[in-house]
Amino acid sequence: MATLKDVARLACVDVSTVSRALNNTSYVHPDTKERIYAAAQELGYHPNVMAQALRQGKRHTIGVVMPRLHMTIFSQILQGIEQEARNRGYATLICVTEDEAKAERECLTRLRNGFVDGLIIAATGKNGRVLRDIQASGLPVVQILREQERRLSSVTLEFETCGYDAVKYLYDKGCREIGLINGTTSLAPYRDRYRGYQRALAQYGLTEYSCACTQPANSYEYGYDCTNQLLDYNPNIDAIMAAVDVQGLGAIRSIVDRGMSLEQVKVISLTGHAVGGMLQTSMTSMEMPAFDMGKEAAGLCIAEVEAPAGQKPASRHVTFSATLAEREST
Amino acid sequence: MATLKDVARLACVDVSTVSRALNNTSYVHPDTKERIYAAAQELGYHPNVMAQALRQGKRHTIGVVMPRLHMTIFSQILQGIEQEARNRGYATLICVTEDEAKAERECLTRLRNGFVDGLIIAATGKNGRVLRDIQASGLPVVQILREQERRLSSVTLEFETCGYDAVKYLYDKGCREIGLINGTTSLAPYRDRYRGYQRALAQYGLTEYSCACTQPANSYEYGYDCTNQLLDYNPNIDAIMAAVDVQGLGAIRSIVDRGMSLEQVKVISLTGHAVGGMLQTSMTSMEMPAFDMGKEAAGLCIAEVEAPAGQKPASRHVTFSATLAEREST
DNA sequence: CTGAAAGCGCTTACAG
DNA sequence: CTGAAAGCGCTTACAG
Repeated sequence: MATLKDVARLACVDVSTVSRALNNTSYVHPDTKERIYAAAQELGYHPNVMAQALRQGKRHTIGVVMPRLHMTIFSQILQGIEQEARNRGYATLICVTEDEAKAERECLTRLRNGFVDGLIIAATGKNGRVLRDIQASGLPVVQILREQERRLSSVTLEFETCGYDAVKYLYDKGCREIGLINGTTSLAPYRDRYRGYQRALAQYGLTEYSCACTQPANSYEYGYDCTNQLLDYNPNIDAIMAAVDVQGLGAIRSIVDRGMSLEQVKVISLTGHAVGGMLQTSMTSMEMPAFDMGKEAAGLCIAEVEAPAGQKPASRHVTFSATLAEREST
Repeated sequence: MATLKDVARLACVDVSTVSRALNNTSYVHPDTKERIYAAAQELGYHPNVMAQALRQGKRHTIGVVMPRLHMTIFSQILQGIEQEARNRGYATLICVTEDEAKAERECLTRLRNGFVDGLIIAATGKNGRVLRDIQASGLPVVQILREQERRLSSVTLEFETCGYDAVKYLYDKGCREIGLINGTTSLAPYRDRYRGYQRALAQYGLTEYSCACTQPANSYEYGYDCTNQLLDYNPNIDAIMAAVDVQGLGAIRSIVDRGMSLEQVKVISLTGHAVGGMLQTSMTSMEMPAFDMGKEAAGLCIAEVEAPAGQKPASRHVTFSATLAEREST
């Protein structure tokens, strides 16, 4: 790889002049400039980003930490982050934790060591202290989807409203025995959806039928098993709310396997991301603007990164709303 | 952030000694070592990776360039890459191109500028020259899934066999009018699947019914539209082969919308990745070991990165096989 | 066993 | 308008 020095030698000027010419950072005589451009061209010169980064104290890279990507909303969020970051001149580093505290801690330790300028995370909730430390050390942290630490910026969804609205919607459709498939309430989204569900039940005088666990709940199998459990417990259940899409797929399958129809038991997903509309019987869902949320998170993160050293902005919290996409399963 | 110098000052030794102690790179007196560790601990010292990278000429980062992530096999491959890379001490940088040549070129230009030690790419096929340039400049490039350049290493699937085997399987099931939904044959996977399909048709004396295009074909809508087209053209089609899962979802939906059943028109996906098993009527597919392919690609890439300067290994080509997962749609 | 020095490739005041 | 010099934070021969 050609370096600045090589270009300088070929163009018969000092490296500093080359740097200025190439970066347009101060006036350089047109003739000199031309010679420099030609030399750079000839040598196929590309500046070494590491050296720039070291010198300028900025890496122009943000780190993203997520539990998983495949078949989840996170892959879409990541695409949003990546696009926005790239448009603004930043690269995106990705780490996958499988929601394990240990893996997450490892990722965080590595990322804070000068790898990135800022961090976007959908955390396990088990490394809160590390996250606060990182933020305190000057590396901005933005929480996506899961707002576990109020002191850190976040981009989230109105999960409580989501849960509430889904019940209301189903109630208006005539459902009176509404089951909820959820995940661990130690994570904000599950907790808030649950609260919204309960608030609506109270208001309509309905009984709670819910299924939660502390295990990884983000799966088809979990949705399938929970639905079986709910229907075993109360065969009159006439609607199932699934926290995420894959659980909804499991619920639909369970209903079909039991020889029932989706007319008898309606299904709605509380965080839709595209798959709902692609099914044999398409699934109603509260659709989440995942891509835009990713872009927003990247924007917030970069804004904090680029804020002048003295005046780091206070943490900001952006909340998006889900929109009901009514389909055939309800 | 504390630097080496800070630690050195606190421990009353030279920075070089601190470096040696912390990296265990030469003998340091136990007492000194202890003082250094204590100082590093107290200051919360973390080495600056950029400086290390600049000095050592290695970034310990690999770049990944993919067309998209959401609802595709690529998100799973990426997870495989990321896990293997992390286990081996590498970070993973991700770029999404949406299969646009221009976006891809931008990504490549940035990545080659010292951002990464090696590259894994599922290319558009339109920047072959740039890729060869990059490889020639000393940055290893590994192609994943799409082997567009024979001179670059690759990790792929036996797509030809996939296409052939699917026809054979359907033929044995009694199907005689087999349609194929494919994508642009300028990409190796589509081309090879098509060849396998044709080879089998020739062998069994069947007629070709195929749908291909140069537009982005990787979608539900495309699968839906193609199926309609195929069935309009020949209502006796009794099986549809879809290149990818989302096309298969579209095919199923089209069949259902036409008031037909999956008994009449069987559906198989040629690159399954989990979703097939989660459906109301589960979809048969040739399942691809995506996660392992990702790990393999990361392994190949890192091996090339770490090969001694003089003896860069020749390009390697690893081919995986798909396994038939028989489900209800056939 | 440890220090002093050079250097990775760049940028940026400071002179002139 | 351009050069010489310092320095980002580290590692690594070279002495001693």
